[in-house]
Amino acid sequence: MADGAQDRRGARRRATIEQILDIALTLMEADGVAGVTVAAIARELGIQPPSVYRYFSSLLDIYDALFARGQRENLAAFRGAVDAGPPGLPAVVAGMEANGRWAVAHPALAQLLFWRPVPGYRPTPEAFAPAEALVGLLGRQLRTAVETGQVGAGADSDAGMDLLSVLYFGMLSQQLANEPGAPWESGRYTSRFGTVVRLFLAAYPPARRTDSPGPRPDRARPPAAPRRRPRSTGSSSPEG
Amino acid sequence: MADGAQDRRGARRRATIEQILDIALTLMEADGVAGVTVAAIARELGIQPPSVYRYFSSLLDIYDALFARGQRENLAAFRGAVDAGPPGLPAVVAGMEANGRWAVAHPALAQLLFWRPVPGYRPTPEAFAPAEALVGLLGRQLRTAVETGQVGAGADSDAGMDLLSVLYFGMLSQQLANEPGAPWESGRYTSRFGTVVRLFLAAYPPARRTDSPGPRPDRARPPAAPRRRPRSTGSSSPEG
DNA sequence: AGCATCATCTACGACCCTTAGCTTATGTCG
DNA sequence: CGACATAAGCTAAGGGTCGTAGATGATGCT
Repeated sequence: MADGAQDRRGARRRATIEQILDIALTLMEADGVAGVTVAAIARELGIQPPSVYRYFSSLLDIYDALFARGQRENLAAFRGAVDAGPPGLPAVVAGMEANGRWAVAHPALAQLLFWRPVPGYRPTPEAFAPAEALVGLLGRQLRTAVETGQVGAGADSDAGMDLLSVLYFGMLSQQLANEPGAPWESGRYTSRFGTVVRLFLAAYPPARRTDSPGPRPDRARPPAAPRRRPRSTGSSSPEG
Repeated sequence: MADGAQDRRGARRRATIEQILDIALTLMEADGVAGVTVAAIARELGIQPPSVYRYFSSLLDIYDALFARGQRENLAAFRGAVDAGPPGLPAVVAGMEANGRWAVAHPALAQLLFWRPVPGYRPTPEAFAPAEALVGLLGRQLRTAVETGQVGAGADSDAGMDLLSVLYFGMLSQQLANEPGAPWESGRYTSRFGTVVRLFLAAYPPARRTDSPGPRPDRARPPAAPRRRPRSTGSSSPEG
C-alpha cells in the first residue's frame, strides 16, 4: 500500500470535509444556529445535495463535527491561556477570559456549544470529551488556588464550580443573547468580567492576603452609572 | 349587529386559537423549542395544515403568540410576588424567585423567552412589551431598596441591573441547559438562589444594617461539598 | 329563505433530508 | 499498458415541511 497515494486521497477528502464545515459555519453565522441545510452547503460547494452524504452521514453529523471542532478550539484557547501564566487563580482567570473571548468571536458556534438550539441534535460523547477535559483542568487550577490561599476553602468544590459557572455563563449568555457580535472589550456584559471574578472571590474570600499576581480581591463596587434608562434585563430583545 | 352572536363566533375562534397555542406548547416541550410544525399542530387538532392559517398567518406568528403569552405569564408571576409583600429588596427577591419558579416549570417556553432558539424568529415589539414593563417594575423596587438603605448605592443603576441579570439568568440558563425538568427547590443551580442574592448584596453592600425582612446580607459561603467528581460546568451535556 | 362570512378542504409549488442506484474519475496492481 | 477497486459525483424518487389558491360546505344574520 503506497502511503503517498493514500495520503493524497485522504488529504483531498479531509480538505473537502473541512470545506463543508467551514461553509456550514458561515451559514450558521448568517442564518442562525439551526439554519444550516444540506442543500445550501451543496449549493455553496457547487455539488448536488446527495454528494454531501459521501462525507457526512446526516445533517446532525455535520452539527456534531462542528460541535467537536468548537469544543476543541475552546479547550485549546483555555489551555493555552492556563499554561501561559502562573498556576492557580491567575490561570483560572486567564483561562476563563480566553474562553470568553473565543465565544464572543464565534457567537454562532458558542450558541451551539452552550445552548440547545438544534432540534434533535445531541452531542456524541466523543464530541463532548474536550469539555470534560476543560472542567478537569479548571478544577485542578482551582484546587491549586485554594491550596495556595489565593481563594477561600471550598472554591474548588462542586458548589464552588457551579457558582463560577453561573457567573461565567450568565455573563456570556446575556452577552450572546442581547449583544451578539459585540467584541469582548466593549461588550455590555463581558466588559464587566472583572466584577464577575471579584464576586467569586467575595463568595470564597481568601483567608490571608497573598502576594501572587492576579486581580485584587477587594470589594466589588462598580462605579454608579448615570441612572435610569433601563434596558432589557433579560429576554432576547426584539431588535437584536 | 347582535353582539351575542358575534361573541359566540369570536369566542369559538378564540378557543381554537388557544387550543392551537396549547398544542404548540406541548409540542415544544416534547420535541424541543424549534420542533413545532404546522403539520403536527393540524394533526393533533384533527384538521388539515392549511386550515391553521385561518388563525395564524405563519408558523413564526404562532411562535410570537407563544412568546407573548409567556411574557405575560412571566410578568404576572413577577408582579404578583412583588405586590404580595413589602416593597424594596424583599419585593425584588420575591419577584425574581416567582419568575424563576415559573421558568423552571415551563422550560421550553422559558427557552423561547430567554434564548434565540428558533431560526428566523424575532419577537415583535407588542410581544416584547411585558418584558420591558417587568424591567421597569424591577428598577422601581431596586430604587426603593437603595433609598431605604436595604442595598448599597448604585444597585439600581444600569450596571447594577446588568449584574443582577447576569447572576439571575446565569443561574437559570445553567439550570435549563443542564438539568431541565428539575423543580426549583431541588435544582442543582436554582437551589442556590440564596447565594445569588447574597452575592448581589456583596457587590452593593448596604451602608447600614436595616431591620426590614429579607435575606441576611452576610458573607456568602456555601458549605464545602464532599470534593471531586466534577461534572459539566457548561455546555449542554450529551446525556441531557 | 336568502345571503354573507367563516372554516375547512383539495391541489399545488417550492423547498427540505435522505436513500437507491448508476456513471465517471482516480489511483493501484498485474 | 490494461484491468480493477474505490471514491466521488450524478439523477431519480420518497416522504417531509411551509405556505398559497381556489373550491366547497357550514354557520349565523336579516
